[in-house]
Amino acid sequence: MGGPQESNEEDSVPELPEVETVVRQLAPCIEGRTVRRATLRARDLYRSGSLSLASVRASRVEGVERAGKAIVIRLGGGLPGVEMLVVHLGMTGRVVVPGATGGGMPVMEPAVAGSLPPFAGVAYGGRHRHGRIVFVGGPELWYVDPRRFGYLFVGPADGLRDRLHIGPDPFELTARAMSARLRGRKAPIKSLLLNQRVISGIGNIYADEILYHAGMHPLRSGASVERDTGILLRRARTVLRRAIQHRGTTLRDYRTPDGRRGSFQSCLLVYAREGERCRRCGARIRKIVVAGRGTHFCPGCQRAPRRARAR
DNA sequence: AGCTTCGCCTGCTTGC
DNA sequence: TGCAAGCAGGCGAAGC
Repeated sequence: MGGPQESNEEDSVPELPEVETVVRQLAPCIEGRTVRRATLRARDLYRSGSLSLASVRASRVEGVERAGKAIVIRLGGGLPGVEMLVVHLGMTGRVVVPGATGGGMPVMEPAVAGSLPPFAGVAYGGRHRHGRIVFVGGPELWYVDPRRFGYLFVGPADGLRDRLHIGPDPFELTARAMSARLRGRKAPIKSLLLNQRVISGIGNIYADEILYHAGMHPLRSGASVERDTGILLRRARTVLRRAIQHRGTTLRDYRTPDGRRGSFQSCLLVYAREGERCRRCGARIRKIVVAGRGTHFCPGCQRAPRRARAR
């Protein structure tokens, strides 16, 4: 095999850094605003147990936060039980604030929204614009999701994270707490990093990057890295923090709400680099399948567990 | 209970 | 050129 492979780049999916970027841009746009009306076209985009999106009418946005990979919009002053609107972007979901002004952030005129590079091959609006929230005297918020892997949830704040299966993220965990979560687990560490109930916010791209920086082979069992949780957690935070500073990763189509590209792709050391040389040791980056997900690692820097060493 | 596999859904890429 | 199959991926459900 000569030279780097032209791999079929996936679009980057919204993980913790991308969602954090969205939250930071969205907050100044809608905080303090009151919802005039809200509609969701596709019923199947509701997470089970959700109230109708229309029920957020007359609620005021009290804050915009992130829980794992989910956007959490805290609401008040509306109907009883309407305390949270949660937007999970799945893999191709986006929030768009067309024509927003003030607050500084997502300034995207409708014309701009229409002319942005298509997302997963699809322009904004049209049949993929499933949700729409109109604020009193303020902007609109669109929910666009071509592949419909995302979800919305409207309901009470109580027990929200349990209900949505969102565990603590790497910034919320202590090394001790994370050790406890890995204890006795036989699943590969890669699978556990992707398991949002175990640790939230990490998806396929950052899982591979974090394991590379931690020098851990993706097939090592959770139990076997339990002692090295300190390193794993520190590396996770470093990678995620840097990615947030870069406004996330844009491999192809991902854009922040104000239409900019992320730039962390230039920092990726294993993901989407199959067949290329490791920048640290020169070995060729390999790609295997773990837990059904494409998994990239450096065979030089991430030594295989004994059981998997044969390959 | 823990772990793996499947299927959802759509658009792009690959292969015939 | 056109069409079908394959693939990607978060995550819940089903299966082991």
